[in-house]
Amino acid sequence: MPNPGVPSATVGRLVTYLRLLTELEEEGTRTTSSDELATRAHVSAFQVRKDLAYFGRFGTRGAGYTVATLRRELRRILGLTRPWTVAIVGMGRLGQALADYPNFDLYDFRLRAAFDADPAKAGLHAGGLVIEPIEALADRVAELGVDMAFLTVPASSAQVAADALVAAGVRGILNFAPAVLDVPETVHVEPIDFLAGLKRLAYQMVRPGDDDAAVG
Amino acid sequence: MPNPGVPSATVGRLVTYLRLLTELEEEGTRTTSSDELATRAHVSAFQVRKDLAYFGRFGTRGAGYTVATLRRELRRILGLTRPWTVAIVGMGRLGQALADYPNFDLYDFRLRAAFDADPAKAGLHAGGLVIEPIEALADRVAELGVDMAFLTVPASSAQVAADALVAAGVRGILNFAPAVLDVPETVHVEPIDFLAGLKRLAYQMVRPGDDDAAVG
DNA sequence: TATTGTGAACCGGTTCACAGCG
DNA sequence: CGCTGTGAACCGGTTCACAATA
Repeated sequence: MPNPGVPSATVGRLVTYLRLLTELEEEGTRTTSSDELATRAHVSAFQVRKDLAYFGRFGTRGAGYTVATLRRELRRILGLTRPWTVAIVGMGRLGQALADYPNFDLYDFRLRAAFDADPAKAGLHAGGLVIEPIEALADRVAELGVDMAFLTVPASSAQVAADALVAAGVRGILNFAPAVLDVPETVHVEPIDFLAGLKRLAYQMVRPGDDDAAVG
Repeated sequence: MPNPGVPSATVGRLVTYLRLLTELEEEGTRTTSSDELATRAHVSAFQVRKDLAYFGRFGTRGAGYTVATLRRELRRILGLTRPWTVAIVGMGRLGQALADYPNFDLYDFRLRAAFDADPAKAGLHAGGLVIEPIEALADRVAELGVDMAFLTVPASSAQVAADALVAAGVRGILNFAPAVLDVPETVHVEPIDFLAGLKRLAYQMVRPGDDDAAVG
């Protein structure tokens, strides 16, 4: 019966732990420990245990964690045991690359629609989808029960597109556009901004003195 | 003469402020304020001023900031006034999409080489580049003076590719692979993991109670 | 004995109130 | 008078030491 106030950094790390557990399972490993997960995730074992403690007790003292069990629990915690219906808005190069991406089913993300504002693109195929005109968005989102959208339009139209998605009832946006979106509190946005990442990287390379102390 | 211990969240926000200033400049706005930047970035005005204070004094009391000046200062702080030579490793769909991306020059990121482990891809064109075999990486990185790399290989080969880049002298990696890289402290990594973002989004949608209190 | 689970201490980032100045 | 710049208070996340227990 969880539990408010989970740090968002914790959520990010849980996603990492889940991936590591999947890898361990593929390697045939049956059990693991906070120490092993910590090493692979580049965090401390304290941190791993504290992160898990927000949600319950999943290990056995003296023995560690069962890989399959912990993996199942993390999937449940992260909301990855139910299907999510997804649409793409903006079928430029990035939108098309995402439509072609093969591994969404891995956690039951179901790509069901793709929209573009350019009428010339309507009717073209991308991945297994037919691109639809942006005018169809409201009706189709409602009809398909779209839960979340990949927003891959230019920054200049990101807010307009986000408004349309919100009005249509979408509750989550993975925002690839370099723009801060204004949405109601009931709608969740996760930014994926590689240009911003590139600039953060440039900063780190120009200021080696921040963040970490040098060693030996 | 700055200054250690700048929070990494501050660096991320500086990148946002820079983008907003660029937009303001394009709109023809001459001056702005911590208030205006804060509103557009969805943070508090305190936060804007504190972030800037890590690096100096850029405004005029009573009047605010000159857009052009503050923009120039942020570019300098973020290391965006010098050219960066960039290579792509992994010419799958994502690598090709990045090679085609037109706007790197905007801040003088110069895409100069593209590598792929698949010999069948060597010699193919992508963007303005000819794809080279991965065996050429060490020599070409040294020859071109590559500063940073976009790592767009599958997760299973990410660490091997990172090792090769580090050995070749690359000092920064924009890591698109879903993997935690193990690199020396002198090498900087910035992760861009959209699958992780997707899972964080799923979590938020399943737990509306965390992070923010509901209103109205 | 080994490793988890957790309350408390610590630290760092954010918030704030107000001093400083144009 | 208005808005910036900043030292201090506050708060929340991380670190830690240790109690719990298989």
